[in-house]
Amino acid sequence: MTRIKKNPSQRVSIEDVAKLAGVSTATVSRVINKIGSVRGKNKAKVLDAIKQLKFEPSVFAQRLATGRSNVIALVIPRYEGVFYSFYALELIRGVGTLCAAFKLDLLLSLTDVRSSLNLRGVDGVIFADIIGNRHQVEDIISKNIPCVVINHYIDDLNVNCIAIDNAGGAQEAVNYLITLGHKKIAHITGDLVTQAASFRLEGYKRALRKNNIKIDPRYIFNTNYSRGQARLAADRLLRMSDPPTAVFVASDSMALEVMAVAKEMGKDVPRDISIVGFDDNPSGLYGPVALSTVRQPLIKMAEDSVKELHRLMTEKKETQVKKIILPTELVIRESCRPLGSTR
Amino acid sequence: MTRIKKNPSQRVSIEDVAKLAGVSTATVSRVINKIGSVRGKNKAKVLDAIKQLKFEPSVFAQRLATGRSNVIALVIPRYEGVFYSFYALELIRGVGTLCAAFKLDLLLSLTDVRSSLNLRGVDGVIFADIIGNRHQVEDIISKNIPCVVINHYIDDLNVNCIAIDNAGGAQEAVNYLITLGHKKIAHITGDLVTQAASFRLEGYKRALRKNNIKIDPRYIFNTNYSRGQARLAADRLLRMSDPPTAVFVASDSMALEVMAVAKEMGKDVPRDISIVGFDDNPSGLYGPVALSTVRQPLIKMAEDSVKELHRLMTEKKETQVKKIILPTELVIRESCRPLGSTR
DNA sequence: CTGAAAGCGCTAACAA
DNA sequence: TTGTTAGCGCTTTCAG
Repeated sequence: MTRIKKNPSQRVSIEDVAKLAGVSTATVSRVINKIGSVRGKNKAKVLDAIKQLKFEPSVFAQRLATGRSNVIALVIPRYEGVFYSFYALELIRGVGTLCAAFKLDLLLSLTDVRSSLNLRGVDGVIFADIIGNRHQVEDIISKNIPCVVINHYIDDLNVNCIAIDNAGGAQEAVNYLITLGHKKIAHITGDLVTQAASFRLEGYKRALRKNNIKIDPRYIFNTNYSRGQARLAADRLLRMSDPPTAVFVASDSMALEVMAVAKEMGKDVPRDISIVGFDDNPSGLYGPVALSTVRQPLIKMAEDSVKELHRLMTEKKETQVKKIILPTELVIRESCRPLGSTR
Repeated sequence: MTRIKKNPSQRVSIEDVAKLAGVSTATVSRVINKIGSVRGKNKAKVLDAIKQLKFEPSVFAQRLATGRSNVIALVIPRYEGVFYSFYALELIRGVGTLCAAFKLDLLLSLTDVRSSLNLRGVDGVIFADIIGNRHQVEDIISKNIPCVVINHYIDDLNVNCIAIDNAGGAQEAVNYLITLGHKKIAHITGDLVTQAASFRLEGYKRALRKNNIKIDPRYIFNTNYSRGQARLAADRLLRMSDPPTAVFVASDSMALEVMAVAKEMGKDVPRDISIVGFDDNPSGLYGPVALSTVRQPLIKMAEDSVKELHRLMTEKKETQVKKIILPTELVIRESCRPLGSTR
């Protein structure tokens, strides 16, 4: 049974190149991959043939033959508001930039938490956040595919992770408020299903505790990071009979919403209430008053994750798993005032 | 020469499954791909074997054998400020969501304009914006790879495109300003290398022309979409001896910067100057005064592009190329006032 | 330094 | 309905 070429797309193959250059496919392969040594003359002929034929090696054939793909996946769990979160784009930006630098292809997976994601054929994966999709990570680990988890500190899994010091950052923010003389400090949380949000809550509590301020549950408002829920929380908070004098909000975009609500109710920031956000979202600069916030090194985290993954993918030797926590930085602007002063 | 399996990763292959199930690889392939007919009994045995062996077909082998990959690429040219542009994430969101729905893998390519992008092995591509990378589009077209261009209207290339009515939107915005009685209307452009920016400028001019208002070049400020340049422009604009009473800004984030500068200079918006932006970026809601703007259907554009691409990839018959322009919508909020009134 | 040829794992045409 | 087997296009070992 003889078969005609299946592929009618006139794809030029390595064989065509070899023929035109008058060498074997092996030699062509060598010059393509810059492996082994090829006589200058032959090399030139091959290069020439490649150019003439506009040859481009088939990635599939390469991948099938080598078992390597040079593709990494960035898995971002989809949850309400992740797309309004500033955070996602920063991550994509950081990861995307370094992928280009390392000549890695980037597969973007905006997964549903429960979906069993399709990561077949990927050489490595970066998990951004683990919310309910821990099984995906375990799956990848069990398959021995290099991976690194970012924005989530995992202790009980043998995996590299790079996280942000959310608890520390939150604590510093609240400490700052306390230093200004505030005692009645509220907290609007993010979605506590994310580690970032729950650690920020933890940092908030820790700061209070260390300063012997009682934690008042009425001052803690849970949200899902959305502006809508922030608005609700702000509304309730500002109408309390014994309202807080300051509030630490788990994201800048929510903090801006709080500011907006305050304004609508005729309250002044920071005179009537001091606000600290989290993210260092540029939008924070353009409100009626510049937002004080906690800056987190998102880009660095993203970039480091690619570097680390790349190392994992190229270095053969098993290295100790690294758990890294990146520090945050308090950015003081205009949204807080010392209690008792008139600013 | 006998060779041991190269792949030490104990990959289980279709052959292993066939053996365990007591059928041929062809039959296994049939049940995997739900193609042809397989006796119920055999099907069950195969499914069982697959489960037992935890078999996952190699995408590379599949792709090599079929010539299809089910991967599409989203190409976003990298230019200053694209990442602060609100626009990029919206696109990624829209495209990402629909890719999941269509079970397509999404390759994200944040390309340098001059780089010859690596799109080998991709079944289709969506180009977001064409700025200097027109050759990439031509390249893909010449290879007969389905593609659609979004956010850029191309007339002279036989390619589907979905764009936004930037000129129309701009014109409507400026018309609105004129309706309010403004005559001295400035424009802060985006990066004119992008079609969006240049068409917005065009719309601005057209509105003026149609209303017999002279176009004053001193009132047109070119920027690259960045906040920094917006600031510079705003500063010059507001200090003019004969300052405009209104300004149409090519993006909301720049409009917010203009607002900020005005405020710093002790000017009030909209009392001293009216501002209209473009994008309907949520941030526009949280300034000292809510920003009037032009809403563009980014998500729809992104989603439609995937639908269209998918159609191109699946339907065999050549269809007429479609050129679509999506309408914008003027969103009136609080940043403009009728001239002569006191708001 | 070079070439022959055996895979890589799967699909699909063809025969049965 | 099922099995056989020739590719898909490349890499890589081994012999020369």
